[in-house]
Amino acid sequence: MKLSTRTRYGVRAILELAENGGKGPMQLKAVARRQDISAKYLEQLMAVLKSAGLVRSVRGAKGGYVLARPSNEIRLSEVFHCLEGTVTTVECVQDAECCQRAAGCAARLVWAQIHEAIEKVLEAATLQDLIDKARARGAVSYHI
Amino acid sequence: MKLSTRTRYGVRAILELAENGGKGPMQLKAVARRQDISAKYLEQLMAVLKSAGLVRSVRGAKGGYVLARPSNEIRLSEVFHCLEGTVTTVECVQDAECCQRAAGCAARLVWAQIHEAIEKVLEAATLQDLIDKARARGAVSYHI
DNA sequence: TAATATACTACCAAATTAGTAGGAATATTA
DNA sequence: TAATATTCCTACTAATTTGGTAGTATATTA
Repeated sequence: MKLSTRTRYGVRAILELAENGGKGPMQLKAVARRQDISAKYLEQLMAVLKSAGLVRSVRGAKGGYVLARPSNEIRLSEVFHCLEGTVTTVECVQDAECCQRAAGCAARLVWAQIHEAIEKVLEAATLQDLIDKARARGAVSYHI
Repeated sequence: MKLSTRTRYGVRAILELAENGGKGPMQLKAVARRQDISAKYLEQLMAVLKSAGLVRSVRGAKGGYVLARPSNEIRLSEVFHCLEGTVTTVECVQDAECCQRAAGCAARLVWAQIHEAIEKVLEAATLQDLIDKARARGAVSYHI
């Protein structure tokens, strides 16, 4: 049960934007360089973050990407969801209809518990929280 | 972040054995039929469960598989681990060495929290717990 | 208009996951 | 001991997902 690089890269990228906050749009290329991610691949991830309304883009010269909202108003759960898709580990957790026996299924209870536990953790942290914690530790932050 | 069918099938299969408890070895073919899993594929999963010491096999006519221990002594965490591999969502959670900045990484804290939350849920349930809950609900049980 | 960025669409390659095939080994039954 | 039932083992294949590339269109600035 591994997290895709898609999500890992995406989180790193948006945290980079969060750190850059206020300094105007940050170019994709710069994010890619600092995070050591293929620029072309990151382009796709940015598109996802954009269509999810988490970042805004500025086209043309001096363009780039900025957070669509302050970093303390973006929860990790949002970032996670739009990149990784649902947290769902098993389909029936969200959609009981997909299995006739779902209603009384014990295993499903476990998957549901796991689901909730993950959501809870993701819901609890904003981008700013992460940056603060990282700074408090004197770290280069957000690296995954 | 989806659970592999490998894990889902494996859990269903071992729960089938748990339900069958005491009635002697249950044939792979029977498990496959009842759970609607390809027998040939299940064969591989059983091999995994066997090498993990969770089930025992009996060869030859009237052979089959049985739980290696009572169903109330097998935790879902064990089943999960041997099938899905580690719960780890991101490498650095287990192996801080894999990333120079891991020590002070805020994102890593989140991944670690998720990791722990999942383990906790898996650790809390034994196979028998699941069967009991399912029976209490009057369900066909364990179906995923 | 030239230079600099993102936007969009399509494609490709590697890795992983899911599933198949066939026969060898072993135990039971008769 | 012969026939049969069953697990065991190895290899192969197919489908899906993931990660990454290429090229062109479009918008902005200077």
